[in-house]
Amino acid sequence: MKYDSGRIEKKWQKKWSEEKIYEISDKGEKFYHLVMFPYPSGDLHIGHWYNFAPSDVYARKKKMEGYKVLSPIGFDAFGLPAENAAIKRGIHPETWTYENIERMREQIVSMGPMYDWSKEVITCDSNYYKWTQWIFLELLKAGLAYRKKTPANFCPSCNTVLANEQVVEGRCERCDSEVVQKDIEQWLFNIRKYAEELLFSLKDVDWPEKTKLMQENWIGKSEGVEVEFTVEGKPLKVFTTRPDTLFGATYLVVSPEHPFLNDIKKTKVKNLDELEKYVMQARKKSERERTSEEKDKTGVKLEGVFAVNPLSGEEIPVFVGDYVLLHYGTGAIMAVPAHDKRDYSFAKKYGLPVKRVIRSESGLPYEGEGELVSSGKFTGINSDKAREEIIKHLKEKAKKKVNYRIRDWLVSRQRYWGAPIPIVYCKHCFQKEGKEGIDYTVFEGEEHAIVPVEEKDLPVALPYVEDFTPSKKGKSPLSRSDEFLITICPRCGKEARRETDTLDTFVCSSWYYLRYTDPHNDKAFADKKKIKEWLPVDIYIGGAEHTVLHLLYSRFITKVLRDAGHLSFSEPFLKLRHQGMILGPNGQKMSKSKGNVVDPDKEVKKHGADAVRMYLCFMGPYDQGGSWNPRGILGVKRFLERVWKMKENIEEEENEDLEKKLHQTIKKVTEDIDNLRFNTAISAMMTFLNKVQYLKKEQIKTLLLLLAPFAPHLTEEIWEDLGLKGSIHNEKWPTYNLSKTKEEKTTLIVQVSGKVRDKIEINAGTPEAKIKKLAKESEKVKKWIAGKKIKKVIIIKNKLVNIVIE
RNA sequence: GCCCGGGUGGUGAAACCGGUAAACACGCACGACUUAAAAUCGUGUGCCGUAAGGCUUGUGGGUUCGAGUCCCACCCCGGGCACCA
Repeated sequence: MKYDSGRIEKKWQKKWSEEKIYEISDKGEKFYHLVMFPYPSGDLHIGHWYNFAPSDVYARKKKMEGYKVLSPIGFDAFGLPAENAAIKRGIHPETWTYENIERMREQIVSMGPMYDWSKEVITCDSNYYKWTQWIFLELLKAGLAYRKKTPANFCPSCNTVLANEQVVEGRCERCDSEVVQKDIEQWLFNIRKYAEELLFSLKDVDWPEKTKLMQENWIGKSEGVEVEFTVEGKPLKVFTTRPDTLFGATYLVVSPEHPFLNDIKKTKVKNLDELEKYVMQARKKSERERTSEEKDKTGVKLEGVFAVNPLSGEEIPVFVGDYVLLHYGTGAIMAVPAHDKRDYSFAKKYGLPVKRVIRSESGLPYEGEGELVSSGKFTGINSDKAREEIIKHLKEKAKKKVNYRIRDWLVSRQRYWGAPIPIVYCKHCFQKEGKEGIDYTVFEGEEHAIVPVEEKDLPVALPYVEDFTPSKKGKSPLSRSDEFLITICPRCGKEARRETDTLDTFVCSSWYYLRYTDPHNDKAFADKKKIKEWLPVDIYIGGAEHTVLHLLYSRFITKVLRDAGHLSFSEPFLKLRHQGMILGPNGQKMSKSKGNVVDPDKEVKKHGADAVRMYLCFMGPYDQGGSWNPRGILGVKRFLERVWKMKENIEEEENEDLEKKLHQTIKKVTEDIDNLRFNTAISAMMTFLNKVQYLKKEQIKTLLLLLAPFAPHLTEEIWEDLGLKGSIHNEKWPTYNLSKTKEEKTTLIVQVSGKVRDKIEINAGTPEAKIKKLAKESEKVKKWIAGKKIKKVIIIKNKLVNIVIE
């Protein structure tokens, strides 16, 4: 019979689901295998396949090896794109989302993965976001969630604020619009408090070095010193990592928003008008504009104002410049133009003195370290030592300080399709309690007490509203629903207002891996025993684009929940691996406008899911991705056809050589899957089959077992055809006998002065003297060494001999 | 600018610890089967050369008996960060 992938795949998908063969067993060591859950964007695309199919191979092998494997799937269902798409199509985000989920579920099933659907999680289900809200309240309790009026990144197209991590080169991550700064009352999570731990516990996880490095850079730790200058009799602190260059400080620069300006402006500054104008201009500019003028720094000198260098006693001028950022360090710097290229370019522009204080051969600016010059009593000392001595000398005017680049996580979104923030604002409580002893905020222009919704009243349900379009003013659509907005204060029982912003979807996705262990629990986000049974995640597979978003947030939330006593581990994902990106056949990123999109449904129809799965595995290194070659899939398809035909080529004849090859193949496939080297695992099986005319039934069985994770449908069908009992996917992974993988004969490479001149078949373990003799006796070699003096002979056992001649 | 990856046949790629460069596959060529085509199977396939042989892993240099692999400099491609003091 012909190999009919369509018929076979439907048959087994149905059967597997009916017989629940992927239900998690209670035997064996636990293995939590996780893939990044998809966003229900419409149809499953080839990128999803590339995430799910090869990782499913990995999970299946683990299961066959006797682990009890949790391999769940779900949907990251809240978020801006659902709304944007719904608005475009004129349907409700909820309808759009659930319709997509239904379709994508079918498409996922068509891949033949071993997901246990009873564990499915959908973040926009109220039984899920109830716990997202609960986690918010946990953060609030721990003092890690706070409301603040702060300049925030606002996307004028999405009409909402965004987290720092969601702004890419000054543009909205989603829609690419230029982000503007806007002062709005916002909810933030204090991720900075965990900056140090987020940094140092990276050493405990097995992640790609690049990913760790990106997180490190994002957190951006820098150890330095706050040095106190005196400006017109008042202290002004600057942050520097190079106190050893203090003698080279020729001016100070403060950021335009620095509060110190308010004090000094009116009394001392002579060019007040110029200053005011500059500050106004700087405020108007977006961060993007300010940072894009990198090459051309601007500033205004505070005429009549001088700062005193605490170390040298020198009087130096003070500038306002927008290249100094308020939110980093102290918002003020000492400028050392000789040893900092930014200060150097500023100094050149404004004709300020440049004073070298570190000796070096190279020109200025010189940013390296070295021996101090022109630095008073510190002259002649080396940078590292000088730093310590200067700090000591300055006493309380210099304090060591660690700064982090990372900013707190802004979680409010002025959009409809998200989990409501479980907070109530109460005017009455504020009037009664006043500003002391109570958290209060400005809401709708008036002061209110901040009252958390009580746990028993969760979830705060997202109301079904007809008008969910975002407002241009950056106000949540929920504020238009009186039914939602007006509520009862949990504290005083009088009328109050609900928070109308929703939570960033990254809050939802920062804990879903916990929920998978116990998705239907309505007493807790997950049962403690279940969490202990499964977590942390043993391997997490997904794209690299989430490095500073989802992966960082998840680590943070894990640590918060640990400190609140809910978890007993510190890192959620012990091992992380990224899949690469699949490009269109033309080598470019797939996009509808370029017409190079590969539709997996069509490929499945044409070649079968098993072939598509395998081709994705075979294309190249998993973390590298590559362009889809429409002909490339034919290679694996031909291989599957040949496997299909093998069941007619059974012969029970001993073949020791073949048995050896088989054991080598088992070893190779086993090790390669472990290392996610799916491409070479497949080529090993191909190599094996290429050498084979007939197989014994036992050998076919072994081959099928090796192939089962890759081609679950085909192997199951042949398994049945061979009259074997049960599902192949409940069978044990084949083991190899190490002694059977060893060859008795090997090829000895004979080199003369490093060039290959002959190849000789020898027995493994041939002694060196014999090898030497064989090599010299070779006719081909004789030709090259005749009449030459042999300098030396190098022998690598079982492999190579190199006769070095003059 | 800084920090990471990566440059190997016509193409995707392979190569453990420095030891046969190009496994496996696509494509191509030829052959078998066929009235023919497709499919399938077989053979060949880095480059130059009839051959002997020579050359070949981005470029140039170095270490070594031996380098795709290690070291130095440079070029190109991809990704991240980008006034973070």
